[in-house]
Amino acid sequence: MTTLGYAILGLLSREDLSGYDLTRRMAGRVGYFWSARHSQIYPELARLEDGGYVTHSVVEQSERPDKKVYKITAEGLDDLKAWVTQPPVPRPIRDEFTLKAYSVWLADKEEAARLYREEGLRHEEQLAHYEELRAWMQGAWREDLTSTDSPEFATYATLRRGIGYEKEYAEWCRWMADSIERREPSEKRKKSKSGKNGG
Amino acid sequence: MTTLGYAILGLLSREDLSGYDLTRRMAGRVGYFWSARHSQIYPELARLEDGGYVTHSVVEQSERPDKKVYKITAEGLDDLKAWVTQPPVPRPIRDEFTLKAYSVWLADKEEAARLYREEGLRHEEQLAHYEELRAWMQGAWREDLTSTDSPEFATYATLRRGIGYEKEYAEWCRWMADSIERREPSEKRKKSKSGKNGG
DNA sequence: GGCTTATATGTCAAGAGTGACATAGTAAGA
DNA sequence: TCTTACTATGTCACTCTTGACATATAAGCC
Repeated sequence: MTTLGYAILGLLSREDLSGYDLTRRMAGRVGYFWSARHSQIYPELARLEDGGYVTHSVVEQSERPDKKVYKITAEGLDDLKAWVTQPPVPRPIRDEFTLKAYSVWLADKEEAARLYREEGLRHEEQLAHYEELRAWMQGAWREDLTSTDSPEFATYATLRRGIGYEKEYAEWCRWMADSIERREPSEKRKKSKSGKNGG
Repeated sequence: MTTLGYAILGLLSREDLSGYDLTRRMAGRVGYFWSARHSQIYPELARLEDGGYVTHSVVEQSERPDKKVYKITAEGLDDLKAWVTQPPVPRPIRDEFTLKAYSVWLADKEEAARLYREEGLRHEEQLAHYEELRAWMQGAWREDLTSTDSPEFATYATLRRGIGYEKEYAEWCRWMADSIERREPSEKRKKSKSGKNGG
């Protein structure tokens, strides 16, 4: 079973979906940390059905083309449950943007500063979007978020990770741009003061 | 030109290296955010040489097998410089561990808590290692780090990103484990108090 | 009727990356 | 002498992922 397979099962464990619906959810990042295109999803659904992890039924629609709606099986759910607590084989992180920083000493300063400012803005925008989502979730899912065995909690948990990720990335971009422009790194929501880590 | 090609050029812009040396550096994460195996590196070196980005000379060794030492060309360096400030096409983040969190509501609580505790420890260990490196760099490269056009600054910059990344990841794991064990998330190096972001 | 857009499902070629296989020189130790 | 380990360079089959190609229904609009 592939990781993509589990991403799909993760969605189907919450609701029955067609390949098209799955594609839209996977475009918007499943749990914000996986994605796939329809060209990968349709063949994977066939493999999942072949393996007995899902079944499908054709739903005839009058105002749209007919569709295949997929449902997770008991075996699929068991497999998914087992996978969730299995420690993943560590895969290397690949981040082209950070890799560029490794050669930033060769770059034109003005261009480099602009690059980091812009990338920082992109992450701040993503962060702002996530924060909005979080505010909405905390309002709409108040009770659900008190227990960790609700799908709402799980969605919220991955969103938290997204928020932390974007925040950290945006801060680093700001620090890079400030450094390149030879300013003191901007003081924004930072504690510092101690000095143990050698400012 | 592939991203791997630029990763290799980034290393060769600092020093001449053999495929074997490159492999060892790529195993330890180039700039901490890219990696490759020798089976990918050797063919890529051939392509780079074919494209005129690098040249090689055979160095005969008496106490070891002979080796090919690669050197970046002027064209290679120009290409690398241009690439550094080019905004990368955004590629989706894929993180299997975070994806698992999306289905954590299905999991056995005890197993899940252990998973997040252990993964958190792994990131804390990596963080501790990075912090040691940072301390060493700040001692050994004092002057070099004052200007952003030194390779030392660039190395330090990617390390900073690694530190931020691991810190954030470890914190999220801790929050997950605490939530699953139904404790109040542990208070550790956190500011809070404001409340604007809706604690 | 023709155009665009959204829904809906598929295939295929090509590239990136991995793990396994393959070969060989040299040093050190049993 | 044999084995092990490190250095050193390569190939190959396979998987994952993408972008392009392909087809079809249906609604809305001009």
